[in-house]
Amino acid sequence: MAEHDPYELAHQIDRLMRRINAGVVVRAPVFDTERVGPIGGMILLTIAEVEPSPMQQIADAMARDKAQLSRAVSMLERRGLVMKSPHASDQRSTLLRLTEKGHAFVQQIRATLADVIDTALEPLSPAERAQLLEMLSKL
Amino acid sequence: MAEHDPYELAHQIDRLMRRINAGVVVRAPVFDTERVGPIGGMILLTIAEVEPSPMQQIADAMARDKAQLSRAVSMLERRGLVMKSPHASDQRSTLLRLTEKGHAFVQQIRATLADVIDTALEPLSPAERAQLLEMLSKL
DNA sequence: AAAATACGTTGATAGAGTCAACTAAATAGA
DNA sequence: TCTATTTAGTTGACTCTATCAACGTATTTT
Repeated sequence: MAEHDPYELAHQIDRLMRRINAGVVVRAPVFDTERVGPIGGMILLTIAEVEPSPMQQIADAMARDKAQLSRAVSMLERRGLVMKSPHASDQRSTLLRLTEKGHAFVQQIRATLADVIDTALEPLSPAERAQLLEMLSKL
Repeated sequence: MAEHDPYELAHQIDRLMRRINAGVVVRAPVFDTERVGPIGGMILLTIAEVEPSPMQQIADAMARDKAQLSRAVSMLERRGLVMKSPHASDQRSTLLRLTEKGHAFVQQIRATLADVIDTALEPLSPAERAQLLEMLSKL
């Protein structure tokens, strides 16, 4: 197979993502004690990386619509995982940050995700995994 | 950044997939003349690779629910892109294959997808792209 | 022959994603 | 400065994607 069709790459990435997602969903009853769902989890992870930051920035970082984010954040706020605070110099903007409970929950998500991804990447050597991550980071 | 957190990988893959998808959606008015949508396109690509084969096999290959596939295939059939034929030795099963029109349409999809992915992978050298595909194929 | 399993269809429903309209605030331009 | 434009976030309405359960039919197992 000296074949390097680009759509083959799309297909493989799609499959990988779906398997990771499926792995997370399977484990959800155990770790998703707050019932935030896959999207809620991704949002919490993203906030954890860049907090405190405005909603628009989170939406951009996740390549998702601000409307979707707005609703998801309301849900996370109701569950006591996320806090909103006013932006010092821009009153249109709202800064998002995790609560203590939110931070604790993010640790659960990370542990689960690490487990799922390690399983999915089993066929790759540690060196290859590092390389894969590096390449993806370039994109 | 000597950091290799697995969830970072999930995040990067997610972003890449979403950008590819967005690129395809942007170009849809030009090339998706049959209005099959992103899923319809992926299904056609998959059928093209393995035709003729039963629906369950396509569903497995795409890691998608057979119910979803059943409905999507009906839509593709109505548009004259996919044909169903009986399986010789198993009467529960239905073999899927592309029509002539389906094959022609798949060429359009491939061209568009190749274009989008080439753009998305621009930061990588050809060698790196080949390597990326190879690693993903292992998974 | 009966029980268990597998293929595909359909119904029902939940979740994700998108678009347009709107309020309020900030910024750019005349 | 005053107006016009742009931006942040919220909400409503809608479509598409995804999942589960139930069903009819066919196949395989025991």
